Amino acid sequence: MITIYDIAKESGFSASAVSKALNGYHDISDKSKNEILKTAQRMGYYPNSIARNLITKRSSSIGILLYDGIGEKNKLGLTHNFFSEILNSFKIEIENNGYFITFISDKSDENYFAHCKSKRLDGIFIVCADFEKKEIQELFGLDKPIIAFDNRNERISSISSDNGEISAELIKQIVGFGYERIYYCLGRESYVTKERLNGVRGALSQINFNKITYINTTFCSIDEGYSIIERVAADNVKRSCVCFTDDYSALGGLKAAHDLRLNVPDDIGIVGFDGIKIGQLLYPNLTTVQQDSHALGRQAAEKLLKLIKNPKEPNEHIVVPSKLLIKDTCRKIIGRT
Amino acid sequence: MITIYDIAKESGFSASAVSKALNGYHDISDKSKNEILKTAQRMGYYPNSIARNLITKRSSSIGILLYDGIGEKNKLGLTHNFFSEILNSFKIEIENNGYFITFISDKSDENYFAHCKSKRLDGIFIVCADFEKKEIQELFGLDKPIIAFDNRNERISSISSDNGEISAELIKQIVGFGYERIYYCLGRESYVTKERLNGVRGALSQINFNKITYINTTFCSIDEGYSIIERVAADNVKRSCVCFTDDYSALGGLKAAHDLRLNVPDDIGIVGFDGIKIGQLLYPNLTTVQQDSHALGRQAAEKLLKLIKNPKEPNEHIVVPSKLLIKDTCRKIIGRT
DNA sequence: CTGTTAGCGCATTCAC
DNA sequence: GTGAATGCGCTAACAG
Repeated sequence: MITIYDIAKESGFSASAVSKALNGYHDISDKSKNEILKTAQRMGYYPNSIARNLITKRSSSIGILLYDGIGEKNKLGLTHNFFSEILNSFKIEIENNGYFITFISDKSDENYFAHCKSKRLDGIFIVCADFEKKEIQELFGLDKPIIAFDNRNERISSISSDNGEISAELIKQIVGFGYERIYYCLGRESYVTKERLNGVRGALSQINFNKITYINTTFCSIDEGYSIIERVAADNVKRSCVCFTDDYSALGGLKAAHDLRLNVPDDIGIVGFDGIKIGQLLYPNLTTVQQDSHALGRQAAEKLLKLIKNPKEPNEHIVVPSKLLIKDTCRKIIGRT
Repeated sequence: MITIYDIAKESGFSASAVSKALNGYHDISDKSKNEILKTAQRMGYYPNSIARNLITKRSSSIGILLYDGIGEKNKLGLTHNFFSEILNSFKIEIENNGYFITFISDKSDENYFAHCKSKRLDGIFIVCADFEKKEIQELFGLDKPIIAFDNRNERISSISSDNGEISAELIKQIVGFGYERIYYCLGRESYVTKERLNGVRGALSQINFNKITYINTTFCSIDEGYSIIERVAADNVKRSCVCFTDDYSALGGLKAAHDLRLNVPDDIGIVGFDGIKIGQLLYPNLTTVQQDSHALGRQAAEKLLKLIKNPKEPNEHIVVPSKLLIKDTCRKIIGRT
């Protein structure tokens, strides 16, 4: 392994001169600089970023926290297309700014906190996690910039879609379509769940509609969506609309509706959340809330980079607009009484 | 930041004793060890993995090379569910073994090679890349273990599905179903494309069938699949089957078939490749080749870990069995002449 | 079993 | 402009 000392010896300069040349410092003559760079090139030198990190106390690495989910069935972590898309945009933006992406794990060190400390990560993006857990909240005590998706906390920055507003808009639409009962799925206790619920309640009281049944769900799984529709179908209701917490469970529900030969969308409406591309690919197209995964990832990266570069940058909650995608699985009910 | 020297001073031991205690070495008494660990805990010590990496010359980090794709439209990188699923399994296995996942970027250092050198990565998993590119082949010259998905090269280890065998099996099935012409999409020039083509040709000559048209494609995109079906439909053929390079383009093709009111699967059969879960979620279910993404990721991790831990471990090409998923978009043609 | 010593490769004072 | 010296935090020899 070639070091700056090897280059120094070979080129006749000192190690510090080499270091200066390599890092583009100004207090070195162009002539010496070029000479040094040329020998570095010739000798096949690659800087040791570990040694550099040790002395600069920065790693140029951003930690990603992406919960893997319990077992194979739950669509969390990388296998959930929505989170993947956010992460993909985030990754591109981060890398274009000269930083690196690394996953935070709680397997090697005792926990996430220890891992972040140990690796001297420059910043953290929490894409998907159970924010109610002590292990996650503990992270907020790190002295490093953190931005979290779908959470809100004074101690860190955060980003999410306009869950409340869009949920209110959705409810009004559904009722306007002629549905007479709404089954509304609530995810785990969380910031997002609360926001959506607030939006829903606001809309309900505004339009004076109260035929709503709340269903508590756990994870975003196809299977869970399937069984929810089975349960709803057992009520033998007509003109009902089921709002799922995400597109995967909605697609699971759609599959159940198909298997049970339910009439979608007239007897039963199905609405997703997230707007993953695949929902628009096959028929019927999924009616859903389209979150702007690209903007979410990119803006999360931009904010985190600001926080890293400027210690005075304040924490902030960023809201990204989403939009309703009214397609085939929930739309104006036609005909039939 | 607490260091081992702080702990040493506080506990009255030497720094090396602290280091030994912290790393679970044997040449230290249990009594001293416990005492040291207790004060470390009390002082809120977190090891500096950077300093450790500097001296051990290992990073415990595995680099992931996952090509982002060109622009938003192409389903590559993290947004492609199939690659995400492989990476997810890989990640779980790697982390359970005390290693970390980090993405390789060609943005900060001049190129991938420089990045790997600079970061002192312990191993590399190439999930998705253009292996024809010099920049990728250059990586094979690293003195670090590498495993690549869907490529084969003497200098590294690799893993892929049984592309040739399954493609042969697929062709025989399609002809057996009664299709009279096959449109077979070929991806970019690559190991996989060659393997599949070999399998196809073998099958064709075996069953003495030659009504096949090859279509050259570029990337796995929904749009490309769509336009392929448009082109095929222009031929106004019946009883034709189109084999796509992956499920995304197949789903795009299926959408086109729907829009053009083509009769799937009787007039036109559509076959994907990969077996992403979403293909089985909506109707019609996609007929496809199901690659075992879980096994691919896990076995890639296992092999890479072996290569890292044992320098004598030989490079190897691992083949993971896949299977045909005969569903709705291509199956036995019934009725009609 | 324990402590002393010497670096890992680099960036950064501070003299010159 | 340049080079010698110092130390980031840690592990690994070695000597006791």
